[in-house]
Amino acid sequence: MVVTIHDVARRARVSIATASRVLNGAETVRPDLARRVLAAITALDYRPNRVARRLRASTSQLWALIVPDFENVFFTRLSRGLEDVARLHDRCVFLGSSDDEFQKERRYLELALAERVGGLVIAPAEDDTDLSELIDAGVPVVVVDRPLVYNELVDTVISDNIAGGRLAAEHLQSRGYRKVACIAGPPNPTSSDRLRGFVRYVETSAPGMEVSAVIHGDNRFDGGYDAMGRLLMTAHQIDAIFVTNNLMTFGALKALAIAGVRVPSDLGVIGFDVVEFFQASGIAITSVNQDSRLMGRLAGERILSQRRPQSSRGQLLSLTPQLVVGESTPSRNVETTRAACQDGERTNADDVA
Amino acid sequence: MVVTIHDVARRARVSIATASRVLNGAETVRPDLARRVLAAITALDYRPNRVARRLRASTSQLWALIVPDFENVFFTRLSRGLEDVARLHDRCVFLGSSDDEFQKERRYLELALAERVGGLVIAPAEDDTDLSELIDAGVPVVVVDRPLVYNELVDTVISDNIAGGRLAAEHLQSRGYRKVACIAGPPNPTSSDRLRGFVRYVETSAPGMEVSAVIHGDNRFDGGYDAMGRLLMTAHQIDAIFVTNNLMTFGALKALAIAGVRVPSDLGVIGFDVVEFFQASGIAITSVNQDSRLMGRLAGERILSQRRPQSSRGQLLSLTPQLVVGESTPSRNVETTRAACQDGERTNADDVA
DNA sequence: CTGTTAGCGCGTTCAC
DNA sequence: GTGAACGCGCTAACAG
Repeated sequence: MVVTIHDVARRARVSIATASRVLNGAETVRPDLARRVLAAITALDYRPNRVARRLRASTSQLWALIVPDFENVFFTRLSRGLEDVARLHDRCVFLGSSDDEFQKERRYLELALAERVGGLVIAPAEDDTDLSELIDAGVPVVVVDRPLVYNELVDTVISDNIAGGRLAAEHLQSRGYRKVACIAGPPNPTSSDRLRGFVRYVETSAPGMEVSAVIHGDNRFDGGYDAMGRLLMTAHQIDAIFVTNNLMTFGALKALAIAGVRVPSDLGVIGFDVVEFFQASGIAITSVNQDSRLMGRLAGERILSQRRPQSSRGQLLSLTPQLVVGESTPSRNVETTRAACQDGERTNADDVA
Repeated sequence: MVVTIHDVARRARVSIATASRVLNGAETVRPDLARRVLAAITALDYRPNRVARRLRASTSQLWALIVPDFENVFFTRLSRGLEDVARLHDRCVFLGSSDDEFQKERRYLELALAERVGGLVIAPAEDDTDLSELIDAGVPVVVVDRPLVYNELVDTVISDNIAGGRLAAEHLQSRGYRKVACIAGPPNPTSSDRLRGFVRYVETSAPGMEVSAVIHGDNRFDGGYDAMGRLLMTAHQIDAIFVTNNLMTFGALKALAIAGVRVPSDLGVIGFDVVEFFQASGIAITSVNQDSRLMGRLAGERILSQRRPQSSRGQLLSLTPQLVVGESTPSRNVETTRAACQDGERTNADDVA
């Protein structure tokens, strides 16, 4: 029924060993025999059975990718990046969504083990997720998005979230905003770093600027919506807001729209990971963005390089996020021309360095 | 190093055959032996090698999912649905993005074959994609989103896109819109059906209503943007527009915003698959939506049921899309209260049945 | 340079 | 009811 290396060998009138050698590109085969084998391969339309191959040579061509939620565009792009390098090297990637649930994550880790995967990329649900079994089994492991507490034996690819927060603060400063607030995520390293980078810059390097309020949300749409609502109750003086996550940014915008606060004339807004196709309705939102596809690619390349005998593990790759300027943070400086034709609620800008 | 069924058997002082029987739930094992085997399994923390198992019993626990673009939320949700049922049945799913390119799709199909997958779910790049190799190899195949021309040997799970188009037309009619336009996608079955359902309803069942213009785009943001631009040049009389795809809906909205056309006061808008987290900035867009997660689940269940000896293939599952009413299509009828406070460009509603 | 042979880990006939 | 032995398809030793 299905054609095996045996059939190829017989048709080429060689042994299966020779056929195997040709398949694996060994140089030590007589050219005419090699040609016969290749002819048989195309004639029979033979494709090697990767399952058998994997069983034999424990090095697997199947990778696993475990993330909290593939519906989040950050992770889908990351997966595309990983897929890019996997395809180039003839690997395939199987997917697991953990929904940030310990149980599901565990389940997929066991599956990965049972499948004898040749590599694992994971955005761990907890910062102490136990990866030791995979690591002990010699599987290359790369942690993305969120660093692990114990990370000597894995490679890590993350964003410099502190720099991301600072970038947002710098931008708001340069555009002349003074009283700013922040809607941050839950107290995990990723969110905390973004907040910390933001606040630290304002406090140390932005004279005359001030973080009037910080509110925490759940990184989801509703969390941003609620946080913005609370913010509107308390701090009326702010002229700009930094939201540390894409979905919360939209929640906040929704709340602002309902409250009748206009962006950017009444309030400047800067978000995080607000990718282009979110920018469709309404004005383009200024945002600090991660290149998640690149992160996926780098993760894949780390997997590949870990295979090499005792290459250095424990490597940390930290990418710097990029500022993408939209229409939600126009300049508030008096020098600029654009500021003139906005509505009347604007105040004059303070002196800027 | 890694524990095999051999180790289990030795520790339980039985043969590997007995150990295997226990693992596979055979009834014909003496209880005390079975208990010893189970004890050994937990003691050694044994996990069966799925690779070896797959090689032996050709029935595979690995599925493949091939879609054009995993970044499209429609497909990510579909994949979550498939994953839901895969996890429940201890399968895993590997992913391939074809980018609608014939070559990439072909490549992933070969990979699926070489991996001896136990099932394939595919949104084919072409309507005549050749799946015969997989089918001949006995792999259950389910086609989603876009039907195949030759579909006797596969199951198909799609949306009733004609009904989706009709739904949009009915809604616009019931809200009192009269002169409507449509931005449709490229001339593939999915897009054509949505357009056809829309136009047909207007022409046959909506007296006084008229499709003033139809423009085709590329299903991407820019396509919607350009199409809306052209539409604004030509047809000034329309009071609502139907866009047959989510990304184009946003492109159109962007063009409208730039042109100073306000939604919904100047123009009603209804889209397709505009999911909730797109609804964040600006007003909520009325939309005809598919339940893509459900489609993924159904696809997975078809895979499972195809395994059963000579179950009926060629089955077609057609889901009806749902209307989600937002704020972009308020009623234009004089009877309603809301119509009163809109700006002056409105005309009085015609008589409605 | 080539062919024969031994497993990789598991499920499954066969005898017992 | 149980165990020994074979083979799934392939690669990597080893002889020749």
